[in-house]
Order: sequence, then C-alpha cells, then structure tokens
Amino acid sequence: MQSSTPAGRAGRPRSAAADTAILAATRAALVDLGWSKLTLQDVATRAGVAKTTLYRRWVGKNELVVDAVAELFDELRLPDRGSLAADIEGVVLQFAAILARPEAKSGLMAVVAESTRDAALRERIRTSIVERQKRLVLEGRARAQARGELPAEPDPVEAARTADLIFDVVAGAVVHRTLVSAEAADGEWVRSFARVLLWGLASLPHQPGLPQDHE
Amino acid sequence: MQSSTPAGRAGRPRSAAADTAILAATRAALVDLGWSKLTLQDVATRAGVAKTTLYRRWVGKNELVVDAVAELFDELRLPDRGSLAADIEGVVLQFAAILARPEAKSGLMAVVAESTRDAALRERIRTSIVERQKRLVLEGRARAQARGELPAEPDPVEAARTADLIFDVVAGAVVHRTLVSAEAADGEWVRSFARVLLWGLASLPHQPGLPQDHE
Amino acid sequence: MQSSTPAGRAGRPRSAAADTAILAATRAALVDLGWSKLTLQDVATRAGVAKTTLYRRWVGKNELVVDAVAELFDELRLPDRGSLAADIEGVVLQFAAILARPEAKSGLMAVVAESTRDAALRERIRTSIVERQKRLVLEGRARAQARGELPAEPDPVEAARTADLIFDVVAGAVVHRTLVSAEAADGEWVRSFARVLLWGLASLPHQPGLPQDHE
Amino acid sequence: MQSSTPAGRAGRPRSAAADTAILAATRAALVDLGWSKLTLQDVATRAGVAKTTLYRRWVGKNELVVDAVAELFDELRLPDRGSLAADIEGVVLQFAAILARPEAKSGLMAVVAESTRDAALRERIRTSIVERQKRLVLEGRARAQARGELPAEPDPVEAARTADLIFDVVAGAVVHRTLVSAEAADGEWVRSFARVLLWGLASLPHQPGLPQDHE
DNA sequence: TTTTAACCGAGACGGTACGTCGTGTCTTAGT
DNA sequence: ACTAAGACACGACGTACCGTCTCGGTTAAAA
Repeated sequence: MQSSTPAGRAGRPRSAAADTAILAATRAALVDLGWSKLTLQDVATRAGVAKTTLYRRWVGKNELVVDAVAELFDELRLPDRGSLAADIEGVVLQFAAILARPEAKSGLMAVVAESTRDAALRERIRTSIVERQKRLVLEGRARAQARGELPAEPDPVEAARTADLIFDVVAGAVVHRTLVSAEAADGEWVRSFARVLLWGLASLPHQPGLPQDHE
Repeated sequence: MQSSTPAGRAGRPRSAAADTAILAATRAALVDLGWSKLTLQDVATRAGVAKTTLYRRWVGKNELVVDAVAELFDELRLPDRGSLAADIEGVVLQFAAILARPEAKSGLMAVVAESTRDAALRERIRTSIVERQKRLVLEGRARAQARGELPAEPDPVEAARTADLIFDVVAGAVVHRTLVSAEAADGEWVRSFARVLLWGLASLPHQPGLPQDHE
Repeated sequence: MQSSTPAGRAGRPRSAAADTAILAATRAALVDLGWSKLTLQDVATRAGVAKTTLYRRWVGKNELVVDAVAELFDELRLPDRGSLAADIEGVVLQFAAILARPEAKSGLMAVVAESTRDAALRERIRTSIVERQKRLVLEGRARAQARGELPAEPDPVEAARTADLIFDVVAGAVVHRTLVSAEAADGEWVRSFARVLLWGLASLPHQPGLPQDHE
Repeated sequence: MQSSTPAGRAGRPRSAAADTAILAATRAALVDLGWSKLTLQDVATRAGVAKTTLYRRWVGKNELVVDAVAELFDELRLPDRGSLAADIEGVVLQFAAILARPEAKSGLMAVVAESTRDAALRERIRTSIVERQKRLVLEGRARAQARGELPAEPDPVEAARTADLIFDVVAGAVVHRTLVSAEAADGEWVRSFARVLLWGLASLPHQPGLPQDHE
C-alpha cells in the first residue's frame, strides 16, 4: 500500500486490519456519497478508526481514493477464450462491469481530474491503476501473436507505442461510453466495439444482425 | 446559457456583459488554480462581479464550469480535407488541441465525475458538450458516404447506434490518452489512431515508417 | 416625519398614505420578528411598497424604527387625577403599558444601543421620543406646584436639572423593570415606586398593606 | 463561563487562554466598532483564534457579548463609607463609571434589546449581570439596617420586592441618564439622585447650594 | 519483567470556502 | 418626479471540512 515498518521497528506496529477496513469504508462512502461529498471523517467513522490514523497512512483524500479504487481492478483477468475477438470482448466486458459500479464511477474520473495538476498523484494512478490494466493488452497481443492472429512486432519501441494506443482506445471507449455518454457498455455495444477495433469502421454496417456464438 | 428574461420584464435587466466576463474568469481560474482550488468568490472577483450574481445565474460550481468549458468546444469545425482519413485526423487533432489546454483538462473530467451522481448535471453536459461534438461524427460520416468511402446506412436506429459508438471511440481515445495516460495526442499518435479506426488492429504494424504527407 | 415637498414641486407627489402604511408595517414587523430579524424588504412588502420608496424617505433601519416607535408615545397623556401621587401613578402606568407592547420592547432599546455611536440618531431619539416624554414631567410639576404640593423653583437652571433627574428616575425605573428585570410594571409596583419617588426609601416598609383608593 | 470539560476527558482540552483572549477581544471590538458593526470574524482575529473556536464555545454574538460585558461589573464593590447616603453615592458612581465606558454602552442595551425575544438570553443576562448587581442592594440595605438608618423588614417576601424596586430605580436611573438622555452621571447628579432616593421629591428644591463634603 | 517508542481514540485547533441573506444603490419600465 | 420590480456590489452569517495538534491510554518489541 504505502508504508511497511520503515526502518526503526520499535513501538507498536500499525494495525494491518485498519488498512483493509479503511479502503472498504472508502468504497462504501463513495457509493453512498460520491467523491465530492465524501469526507475523511466519515470514512474514519465507517472504518471504526480515528481521523489521525487515516492521515498517518495517506497524505490526503486523493491518494486514499486511488488506492481504494485500484483494488477494484485487481479482479481483471484475461481468460483464454480462443480468439482475439473473444478475448477482447471478454476483457472489455469485465472492465465495463467494474466501471458500472458506483464506487468506480464516482472515484475514478475525480482523481484523474485532480491528477492533471498533481504529478505525484498522476504517478500513483499510473502505477496503481493504469499499468495494471495495460498488462492485459500486452498479454492479449502476445496470445494473439502466438495464435497467428497478429503478426510479430519487429521494433520493440513501435510495439510499446502500439500497445499504448490500443490501451487508450479500449479503455477510453469504455470510460467515455460509461461516464460521459452515461450509457451501459453492454454485450451488444462491446461486440460492435470489438468489430471496429479489429477490422475498422468499414466493417460496421455490414452485419447488423450477425448471429453471435458467445455471451 | 441559462436565463433569457423569463416572462415579466419588470426591474433592472441582467447584465449581458457579466455572463461573458464570468465565463472567461472561470476559465482563467481553471488555468491558474484547477478545479478543486477554484472558488466562486475568486471567479467573481476576477470577473468584477459579486458572488451573489454568480449564484443568481448558476446553481453551483459544476454548472458554471460546464458552461465555461463548453464554450471551448465552439471552435471545433470539420473542414473538408478530401478524404475520410484526413477528416478524422483533422478533427481529432482539433479535439486534442482543446483538451491540451489546462482549462479543459482541469474542468472537464471533474464535472464528468460529479455528473455520475447528478442527473441534471449529466443532462447539461450532454446538451452543452456531448451533442455539440457528436454532430461532427454525423457530419463526417455523411460526407464520407457522399464520397463513397462508406456505404449508406439502411437502418436509422442502427445508424444512430453506430454514430454513438464511433463518437465514444474517438472522444474516449483522445480523452484517455490526454488525461489518464497523460501524454500528448500529437500528429503521429493521431495518424496511428485514425488508421486503427478505419482499418482495424491488423492494419497497424504493417507500415511503421509509412511516409506521411500531412501534419 | 422628515420630508415635505422640499422646494421644486414638479412630478408625481409622494403618497402620504405610504408613510402611514410603512410605519404601521414597521411596528407589525417588530412584533413578529423583533429588531434584529426585521428587514427593510419585509417592511416594504408588508406596506405594499417598494424598498426604494423606503430609502427615499428614511436613511436606514434605525431612523425608520425611531419614527415607528415614537408614534407609540403619542398616546401618553397627563389627566388631572387630583394629587401628585395619583398623577405620577397614572402616567407611569401609561408608560408601562406602552413598554409592555412587543413593538416597543423590541425596538426601543435597540435604537438606543445604536445611538451610542451615532450622534444624529441620538438627536432624533431625543426630539422624537425623549422630549415628548419629558414634557409630562414639567407639566406634572407645574400642576403640583399650582396645587401647593411642591414649592416653586426659584432657579430656572436648577429647575431644568431637577426635571431631567426626575425624568431619568421615572423612565429609567420603568424601562429597567420592564426590559432588564423583565417583569411587569403592574399597579402594585407602580404604587410602591410612586411612594419612594415622593417620600424616599424610608417610607417604604411601613405600610405594606395600605388601603388603596385608585386602580 | 460556559463549559468545564463536561464528563469524558478524551481529546485535546480546550485552551483556557482562548476564553480570556476572546472576551478581551470582544470588549476591544465593542470599543472600536460598537455592537452592530462587530463581527465574530473580527473578534476571532483580534483574539488570535479561529472563528470556529468562537462558535464552539458560544452560541452567538449575543451570548458572547453578555459574557464580555458581565466581566466589567466584576469590579463593582460596596465599600463602607459610613452612611447609607454615602454608600449609595459610592456605588452609583462606580456603576456610572462602568456604564460610561464605550464597551458597556455599546453592548449592554443591545443584548437587553435582543433578550426581549430570547428567554435563554434573558436568563443569561439575569444570572451574569443583574443578580451580580442586585446583591449590592441587599448588602447595602443590611448595612444600613445594622447602622439603624433603615428599619428591619419583617416580611421576607416584601423585603425581596422592595430590593427589586430599589434596584430597578437605581440601575434604571443611571442607565437612562447615561444611555437615553446621553449625559454623564457625574458627582452632582449622583448626589441629587441619592437625595431623592432617600428622602423623596420634596427634599429636592430645599438645599440647592448645600455645601458638600465628599466628591 | 520493565522500558520505551510508536501506535491509537478523541476532539480542539487555525484556516478556508461554502451558500444564504441583508444592505443600500442602480437601472429599468410604467404611472 | 414619482413608483414597483428586481439586479447589483458588498460583506457578514453560521456551517462544514481540511489537515494539524495535543491529550490520555494501549500495545508489542527491545532491553
């Protein structure tokens, strides 16, 4: 999380249970109140902890919420569904399911907004949330290349750039659909999105009622 | 905006100049302070206006910032650059340029985050910002269809759904690149993005050093 | 009151009815809200008049309330009850009855408090309220001297000083009883007070159950 | 004052020095600004304290000023000057000296005016200010009875009633002279007042130029 | 065992912004 | 020239939250 019994080890150690309780309380408060009405005193009370304990472990509301929201993305997995298209649809649906939860909705964009003026927060978001998600893109591409669905990348620099692009397209689309357009990224939407991602715009209008074998 | 001399015309009319000054002051404050440090008193002072005048015209900080940021998107145009690919690159670059400005960065995601718990704010964002942008997608598609680059849409419902999808992909990618990944959506990125959008993932690694004639 | 069609007489004349309505509305507002909650907008609304009209005729809340309260003391009279003792009791009872009304209670001490830092207001209170009351003291003394109950005053300076003293003792006792001690200045209290005033402290404990022929 | 570490003693204790500083700052603000211009923020700043600290200890401006003014009356004493007349003159002069101070002038009548619509405030004034003063009346009478200047009171109910009356006459006269008539209660006035109080109106005009041996 | 040092709860503290309200001025249109 | 209506600049209100601090009291590793 953030500490780890720094150097001197005398004295009473920090309660490990408190961390868990605090992060859970933060998510609960996000659900009930949303980002802007959430207060650290309220989180502390919900967690059965003093406000001081919160400040001893996190520098502020932003950092706390990043950690609380980051845990939501721990459950993201990339099970092998047999094809690149199916893998994409699977992971996008998972991502959409997480973003549909109010604690993610409320918290995620708020800390991103804050991070535009706070480099440390930006870095924390990158390591706690973004990188964790980006690994799935790399993993999915490797799997597709192993299957022969995608050609190998000769240039590693270009490969990284491409992975970043794909990540922004995938994550951005789901986030925008869910938060800005404020509509559900359901199965139908995900299938259409995966088609565009794989084959481009031209592929779109051709098979509106195409029979689907998954979901 | 929000008012317009409701019905009765008695009393001193609202100053039209104040609206302009307030929205400009809001953007200036966003640049200097960012969303979370922005105070309505500061905005009022910058605009040479009393705080009460702000509250008479906007219900709160969120609504004010939506209007202030929405004006930034007024300059979005879709000049005809001859091909769908060039049109996409052009408009995406414009969108990226706006999002690169600190007043947009600070304000946009913050109000989106707030809107997850406020239906009225969500609606305001939709009409003031989202719909304004979405029109460009419809316009670009119509132009591409006229050129023969895209087939006609037989089903209007499906056509709307598709436009929504494209909009979320385009806007989402730029927003995510700019705000979450926190990197510039520059010419190179935009070209790569447009290629994926048009022809899909498979098109990506084939022409890494393809000569480019625009930007 | 304060104006009177100054010199130029062109244009629409001021409504005389408005003055009456405003002062009555002020007293009503004093009863309902008290001094500190009273607002000029509320008074204007009660009087069916615009706030501007109020400011055109009075400089502020203090002056308005002085005038509104002053009218309450117009009803003070000094009917000849045959003896100095009876006259005193009669006028004190009248004064107590006025001070018992909530519009006087709320307003009077408030403007006095304000007047400690505002010479113009002090002067307005003196002419509108204090002098009006003090005349009764002079009148009562003259009558008592005519009856032979009090000796004539040889020195006019000393006579004025004495009248002021008596006035402060009488008015002060009733005001303090009513507002500070917050108890009613009823018949029994007034009789005891009159006895002290006429014959001094020593007269007090002797006839507690003395038969009374008036009130 | 008002608190006293209620029951549980957890948490940081309230600063005792703050109370003193706040009351002194309140009196200073009364001197500089008067009641109506006095703001709690200004008092807080003068006391080097946050506005919240004020609200934690007093419910409002009225209560704060009552406590600040009440302390002024702590210095009232009743030194034995040998005769009832001298005792009265002495204590009245002290009372007048306090009322002559601008912090008392500004604050006292204002809170009395407010108290006409606030029973809790009335009670606070009674216990903090009125009762403290009334004790001097009882003490002075007991001393005069011991000297044989006044007869003993057989009926305790009547004795209390009489003390109240004397108190209202004395305090009321000084208050009215100082605040309403807005003139100084100086030595000459006090001597005349004491004569009336002791021997009644009839005693007044007889010795206009009587030689005085005190003041 | 006894230190002993860091932990913990509670809650007061100095600050700052909030959104509301009242004041006194002004700018309209209407009488 | 007056009026009613209401917008305006200003500034105080009382509340809420922030992040810090100061207490009394606990807890576990080090001495």
